[in-house]
Amino acid sequence: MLTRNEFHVLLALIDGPRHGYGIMQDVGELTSGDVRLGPGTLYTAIARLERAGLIGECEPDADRRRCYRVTRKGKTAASQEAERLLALVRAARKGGLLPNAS
Amino acid sequence: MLTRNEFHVLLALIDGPRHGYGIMQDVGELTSGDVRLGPGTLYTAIARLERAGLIGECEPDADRRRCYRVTRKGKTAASQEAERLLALVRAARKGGLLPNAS
DNA sequence: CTGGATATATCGTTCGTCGATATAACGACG
DNA sequence: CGTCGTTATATCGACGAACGATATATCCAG
Repeated sequence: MLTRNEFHVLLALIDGPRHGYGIMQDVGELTSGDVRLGPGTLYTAIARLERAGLIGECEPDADRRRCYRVTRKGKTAASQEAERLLALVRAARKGGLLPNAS
Repeated sequence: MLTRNEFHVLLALIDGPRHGYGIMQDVGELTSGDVRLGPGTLYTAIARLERAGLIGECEPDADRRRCYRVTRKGKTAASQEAERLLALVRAARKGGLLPNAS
């Protein structure tokens, strides 16, 4: 079971490798500013995901920036989490929490 | 922003009032056992939701059971949360994390 | 009469969150 | 030339959420 922020990080990395700061911005954009990861939240989440083998570090791009990528294991975990969210969305729709066309 | 468990509790109460133990079971069933709320998690979540005015207590049903219901404010909050989840699901679909037909 | 299910409640620990803070490089603006 | 804002990474401490363990009490079935 991924936490909210762990899932956000994985989701941001799905389109391709990114560095920490880019993840922060991606998450902010995707959620229309609802979720804003500060450095503390971001880097602790990254550390956890790396420890669990869900993300890995790519070759440093000649800068001091660290680059992260999703592993196969990470993609699988993200898929499972996405399906859990989908089940919740369906339940919410049944309960009348969402407009008809969605 | 609701926590995962707060949303689960609201979702369980959408179909109608329930008591604590019933919420536990509903959440377990809905998530196919992925999310199992223990007493600790459940009652702290309930206390928070009540403090925030998202749920209320109904008339005690002649038993010692406490019965909870969703307030209008709670339904609004749950709707907003559901839309956030929907946005995540859409992003996950774009990223190829979900099968085509979903 | 004992064991399992129902039902509510609290305690303490662990863990995640998050803001503040620090460092450092870079470009722009005056 | 200096300073301000942005990019970029990292750590610390405090707060809050999650969770298991535990406690209590009722009720029904075996």
